[in-house]
Amino acid sequence: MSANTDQQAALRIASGRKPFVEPLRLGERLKEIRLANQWTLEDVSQRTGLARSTLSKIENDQISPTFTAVQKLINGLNIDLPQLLTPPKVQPRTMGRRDLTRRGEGQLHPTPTYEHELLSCELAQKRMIPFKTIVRARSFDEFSEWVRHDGEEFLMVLEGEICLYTEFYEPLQLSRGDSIYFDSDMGHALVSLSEDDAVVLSVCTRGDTA
Amino acid sequence: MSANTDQQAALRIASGRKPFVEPLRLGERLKEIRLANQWTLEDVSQRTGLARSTLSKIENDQISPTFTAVQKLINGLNIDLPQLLTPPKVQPRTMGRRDLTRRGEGQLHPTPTYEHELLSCELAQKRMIPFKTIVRARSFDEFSEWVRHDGEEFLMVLEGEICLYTEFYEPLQLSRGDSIYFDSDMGHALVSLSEDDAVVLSVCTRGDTA
DNA sequence: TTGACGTGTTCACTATAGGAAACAGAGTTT
DNA sequence: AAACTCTGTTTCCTATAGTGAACACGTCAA
Repeated sequence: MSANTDQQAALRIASGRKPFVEPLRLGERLKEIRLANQWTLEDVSQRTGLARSTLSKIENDQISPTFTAVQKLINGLNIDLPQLLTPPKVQPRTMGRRDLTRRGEGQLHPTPTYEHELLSCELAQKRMIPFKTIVRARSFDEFSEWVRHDGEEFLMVLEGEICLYTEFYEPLQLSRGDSIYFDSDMGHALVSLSEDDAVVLSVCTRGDTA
Repeated sequence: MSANTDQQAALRIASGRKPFVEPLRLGERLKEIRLANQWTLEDVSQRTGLARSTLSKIENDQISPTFTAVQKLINGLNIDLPQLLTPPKVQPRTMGRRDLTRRGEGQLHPTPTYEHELLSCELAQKRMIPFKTIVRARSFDEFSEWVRHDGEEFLMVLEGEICLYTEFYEPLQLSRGDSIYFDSDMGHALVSLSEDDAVVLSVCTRGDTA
């Protein structure tokens, strides 16, 4: 028991407790919106129902507003959340971001059936989520439920051989180099057929329509 | 308080927003996302750094999470806010389309520098465009101009070794298994370094958002 | 059966967000 | 000049979000 709690504590310390908080300056953004509309703190207070002092603290990043407070802001100021979260500066096109991931250097996310390696996790705002997966499962029974998530998924077999089970189709056998594109809200599950664990590369779309 | 209240009102009406208030059961939504990924509260706790108990209360709408907490959720679960705020209401999607491409069965598009093989071209309406490319070019000089297109691109080297030239960065050498994610409106070009032509898998986002 | 897990929930306590009121400036008016 | 009015800030105090531990409930293995 103690060994386990130690392990859990170690994990928590290792994973959580990020030394830095996201630099998303929404206080700055709020102030920008307020001044752009020539509103005073009192105006905003009456519109949102939040105290003047609270608004001041939010603008100066002295407190982190509750989600209900954020909702009051959204409703009261007639803005929507993406607008509030848009970085204070206009986003120039051609940002030219990039995120390199050397072989095996991705972020690991093991599960009983899959062993995921997230591939470009430095970049926060991206439209696709690429990851490499080692398929540990050998039988469909190992899945308690369909895997499903919003959006679409592209998948290519890098090594080994797999069987792709889907909700609406017959199981499909895929060999190295074969690829498939499908709606990922359709239930799906992968199983290794080869002796060694199969490896697949997946790219999922991220939910958009802000 | 000024004489331009009319103007303000006019602006507000012009930019006119929805009169409806969003119930925004984000607890429900969080639980949905968690279960869809087959995560336990402990998993989410380790990913986000939030306590198991806190997550439980958020899911059951017993507390309204702080904005920093929401950010931890976003970062830890690799989702973005719209996705978290999407009402858990009906998902009429579940079209369950799919498009299989066996190895070497893609649609060929040869150019002097690249030899593209489009991978899932049966499906018309899709958010990503996957293709396999044989890199014939051996020198940056063979490109008359930067390659650039709207959106983002993910790329993994399947065989051989390449050099990725980009508009804003130093050339980057990539070996088999290495991958990179970048804004594709930044000029880019690939060159084979290995004796045999290198082969890469690319996935591009498609332009607009519905 | 027992005990050792692992799940989600609830409890008691600490940390912190939110609100009323006091504060400190900058203009205006007298 | 003082007195008034509006601005944004700071100071308490309370309400509540966040945490760790204990809990209740399952599953699994001996």
